[in-house]
Amino acid sequence: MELRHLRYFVAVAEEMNFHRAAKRLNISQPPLSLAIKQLEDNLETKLFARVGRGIEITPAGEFLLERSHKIFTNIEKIRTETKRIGQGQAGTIKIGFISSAITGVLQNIVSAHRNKFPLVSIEMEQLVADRIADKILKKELDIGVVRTPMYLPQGLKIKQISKESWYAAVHKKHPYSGKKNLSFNDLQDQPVIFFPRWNGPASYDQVMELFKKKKVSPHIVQEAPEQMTIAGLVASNIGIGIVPECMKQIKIKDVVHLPLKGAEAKTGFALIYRKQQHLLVDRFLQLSQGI
Amino acid sequence: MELRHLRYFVAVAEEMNFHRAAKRLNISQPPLSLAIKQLEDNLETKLFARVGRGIEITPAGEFLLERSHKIFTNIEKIRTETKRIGQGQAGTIKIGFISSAITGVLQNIVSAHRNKFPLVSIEMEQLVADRIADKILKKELDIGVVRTPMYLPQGLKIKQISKESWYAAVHKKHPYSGKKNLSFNDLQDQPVIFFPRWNGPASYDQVMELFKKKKVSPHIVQEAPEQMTIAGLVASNIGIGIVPECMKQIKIKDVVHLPLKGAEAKTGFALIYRKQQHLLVDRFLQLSQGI
DNA sequence: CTATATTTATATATTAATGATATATATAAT
DNA sequence: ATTATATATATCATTAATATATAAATATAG
Repeated sequence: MELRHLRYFVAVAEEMNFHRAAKRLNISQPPLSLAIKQLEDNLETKLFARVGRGIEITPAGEFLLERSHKIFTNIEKIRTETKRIGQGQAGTIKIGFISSAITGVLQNIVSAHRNKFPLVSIEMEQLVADRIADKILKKELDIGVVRTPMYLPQGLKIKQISKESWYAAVHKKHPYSGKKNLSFNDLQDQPVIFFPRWNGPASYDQVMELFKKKKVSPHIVQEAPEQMTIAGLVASNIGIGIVPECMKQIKIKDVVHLPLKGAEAKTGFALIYRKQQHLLVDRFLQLSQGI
Repeated sequence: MELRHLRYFVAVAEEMNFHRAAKRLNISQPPLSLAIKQLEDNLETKLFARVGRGIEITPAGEFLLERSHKIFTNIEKIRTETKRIGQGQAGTIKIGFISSAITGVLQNIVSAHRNKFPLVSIEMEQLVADRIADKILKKELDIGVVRTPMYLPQGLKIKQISKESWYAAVHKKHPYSGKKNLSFNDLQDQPVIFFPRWNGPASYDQVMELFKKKKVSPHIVQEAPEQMTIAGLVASNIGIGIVPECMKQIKIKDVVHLPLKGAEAKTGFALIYRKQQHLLVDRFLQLSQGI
């Protein structure tokens, strides 16, 4: 059975006359009779009762007519939607992001995109950093929102979307809490809270390099992968957290954020993506440049 | 675009390899490449990216694949359902009935049928008697439930399903209300309520003939097409109603039903239907015989 | 009751589409 | 560079679809 058979059947059922249907289909009547016969043989069911010199539609035919209409409208929808997706007018962009990215530029880019391309749906998923690149390479994600610096895996490209500085998060009752800012030297012999290296090796190494440059060896008392956990530990006065600037925005009781001298604009967020991209993602990246 | 194109497309998308897909489809690879190209041209969209010595599915292709699966399962469902209807295993029977038919055998037949052929749906519609035969001839209905006797229109057949007698409905305070039964002679000079002739010419004529035979000329004070209206008029002590036996079952305040001597088993219900019938209706009629 | 018009079915020829074979082209892997 | 693997193209064969002519069936008209 082919759509041709259904197209012909619909024409006959609507005209209730083989000749007129053939005319409408721009074919002659014999092949139409044949096609209907083929369809009837295929379905093992008579669709028309040949009564006298005319035809009557059977209940099975009536059912098939109704469903055929639905099939054709459905196929037409699929055709236009497939075209749309092919032309990048519609489709889905899958984004993976680290938890700290929910604050800041990501929201702006996504809402700007949704505004400009409402037919494109954006699926967002929060993941730990090392899973993101992995999923992008597996094509389970299109775009990742990660913290820079990062060691870029083979096959991925990166686009910086924001810059920020490293801050120290100190408890309100800590002697440093009144200061305007802190230097790395101030952290000597202080209990430090930082994220574990696996959670962002390049960023980790960067901060450690800054310590080394100032000849300070940090005393890391606690590692926590989530920025919110670090904030919580600082609030419990476990130590001084080293956190990205954006954490300032999140007000936590008894936690004060102080700039770290010498760590200005060292980190930030970036989008990572495969080199080979489809229109949809290209356009998302392009739009993200303007935000 | 034909289903063939989608079938081929699905095979390629599932195998992600033209050779294997061709093998699965029992064709050679070149016509498969051609068919996919035709589909892509038709949709003005690339469905596969020919990358290196392999292929990758595009987002548009991914969308089309998912929808194609749905189309094929949908078509398969339609095929089996069409077959079923053609073989009389499923479908719809449209029944038109007069209001008084809701009491009695109709319910039994319909529920017995629903029990035996659950895939067959029965649509019921209440109509005034003269519309029923009309709609059956127009094929807007398959079966009519009517009161007998009736003048059968050309092209219809009839099957009696129940017999009953004519009764007199009298007000409780009427002098006759204590009697066991009434004769037509008792109705001489009494105000009579009956349905109008157009509402059932044959039944009307039958009752009038019974009056004539007893040399009684009825004094019809009121005509009402609905049996329930007649019952209401009797309850208001407007006159004596001549009603079918089944009205006994409907208890109305102050209304007493008395058998009419000489009108035994003169009326009842019958099914009417077109001479040419499909299996479904034939089977319904057959089943109605056993109830 | 025959003749005619109307409609679907069948027979045969023609045309178009589908498919097969051979081969080109491209590109990863060795 | 060579080979193996994969898709694309060219050409021819086959099959399917369509057109023309005509038959068969049956309402309708005269």
